[in-house]
Amino acid sequence: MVEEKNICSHHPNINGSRACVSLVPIFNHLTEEQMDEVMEVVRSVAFKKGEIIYRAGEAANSLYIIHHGQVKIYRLSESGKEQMIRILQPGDFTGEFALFKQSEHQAYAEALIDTQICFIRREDIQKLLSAYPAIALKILSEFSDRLEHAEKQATTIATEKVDTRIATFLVECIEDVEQEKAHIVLPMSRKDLASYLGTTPETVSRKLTEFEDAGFIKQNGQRNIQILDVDGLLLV
Amino acid sequence: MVEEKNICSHHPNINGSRACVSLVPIFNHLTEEQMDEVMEVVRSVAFKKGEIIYRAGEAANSLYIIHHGQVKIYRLSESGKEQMIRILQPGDFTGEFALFKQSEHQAYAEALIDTQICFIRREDIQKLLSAYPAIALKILSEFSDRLEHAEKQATTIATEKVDTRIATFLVECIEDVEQEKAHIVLPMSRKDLASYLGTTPETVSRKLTEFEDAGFIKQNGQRNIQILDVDGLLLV
DNA sequence: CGCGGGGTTGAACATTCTCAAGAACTGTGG
DNA sequence: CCACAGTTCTTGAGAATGTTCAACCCCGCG
Repeated sequence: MVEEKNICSHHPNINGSRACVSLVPIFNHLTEEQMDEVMEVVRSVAFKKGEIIYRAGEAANSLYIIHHGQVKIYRLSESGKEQMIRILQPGDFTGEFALFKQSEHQAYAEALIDTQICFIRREDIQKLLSAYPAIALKILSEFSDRLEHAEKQATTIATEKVDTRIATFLVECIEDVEQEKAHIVLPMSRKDLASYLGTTPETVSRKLTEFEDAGFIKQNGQRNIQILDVDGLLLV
Repeated sequence: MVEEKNICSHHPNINGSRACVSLVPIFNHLTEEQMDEVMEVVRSVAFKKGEIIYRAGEAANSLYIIHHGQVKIYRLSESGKEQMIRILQPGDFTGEFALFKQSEHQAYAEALIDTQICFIRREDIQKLLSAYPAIALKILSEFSDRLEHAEKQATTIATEKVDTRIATFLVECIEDVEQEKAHIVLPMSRKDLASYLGTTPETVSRKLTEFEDAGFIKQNGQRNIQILDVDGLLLV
């Protein structure tokens, strides 16, 4: 874990703006001068694959923004079982609980691959938020999406059977890929996928085989899947 | 559903402030003049028990704040099963998705009892948010709590068995009640409780009976429960 | 060529759901 | 204040669904 100062400002301009790619989603509406102010308080840290970025129970006092790499956020239930919450891609952020109250992390963040993260301490982000309401609006919007996602996830796990959950997940993976011969790459291992969907790796495995036998999908290797029949999947 | 203008401003002052009780959580830090501005854009509507306040799929264009009464927010899964998301008490708000983007409601809101609701249209709330960053911070803080709750809920349903979910729920109901002879009143019917916890009314019933047989609780009528052994419950 | 980590498969088992019937509660009207 | 009607809740038994645990497989890698 190597700390550098202001890594983002080392980057070449992008589209004539000083904003580095990873900060765009939150700050891309700011003027240059405002951006300078942001850059003043941004620090950067590198994590190797497998390193833990923060743990549940630790004091939360920064906003983290993924610069490049991939980070998995997961929770541990009372009984010690792990549940994947989401995977952060470059530009995504986490640590939001730190923003408003002295508090502890509720989840774990782990680098899935070598990852570089920009972070901003609470005091600094709070100043920015007060000074530039537009940033708060951006974060509110992001929160709103995430809340929507979390509630939907809870509903899905609570009310749908495993077949449906897995099928729906596959279909959601297609997204912007062309409808025909949709080829998806699972973003995580069976274990993580299972915990994300509230089931076990064995069950995921079995259901995928069932889908393949039914002609809905074709598995190639561990993470590659061809979706042959979207409608079939959705009717499961 | 009867609409009145500015019901809140009709109310007598409370603690020397003009804020009506229901608006306090979001606006209680505002000055009188700012409060006046808020009052300008607040409308109020009454709903009778059982009436639907909004449905999933309808355009979302207001922030709703419960003035008095009780509102249940629930979702319908693809397969048509209902899941309780939460129950709103006076001072709670909903409709947050409306705040940042033209969008549709993702859930249903239904008055559990006769209920009065204040609402603020998107255009108005957006002006307020830009003008007074502190309001955005309040809402962000609320969002952050709700997100935390939703993710925790998803994890609980995904990883814990029904016994544990119910036991934990009971214990959470105690909260500010004194430890000794904790007497809780369930906030909802078996059916809603079941859907909240991702199970069925029958199972809830059975598990409660089991807890009673084990001496952890004592049921009185349908909604009253005495918690006799918190530790016992938590070990389930 | 053997090692190791994920992934898959199988069989027994546990949990929870479903459906159906009966009991208890709540609120209403007499 | 009681009785009735309509809900809601409870209980039972069988069936479905998933989990567990153990063995095995596949494949990349030293």
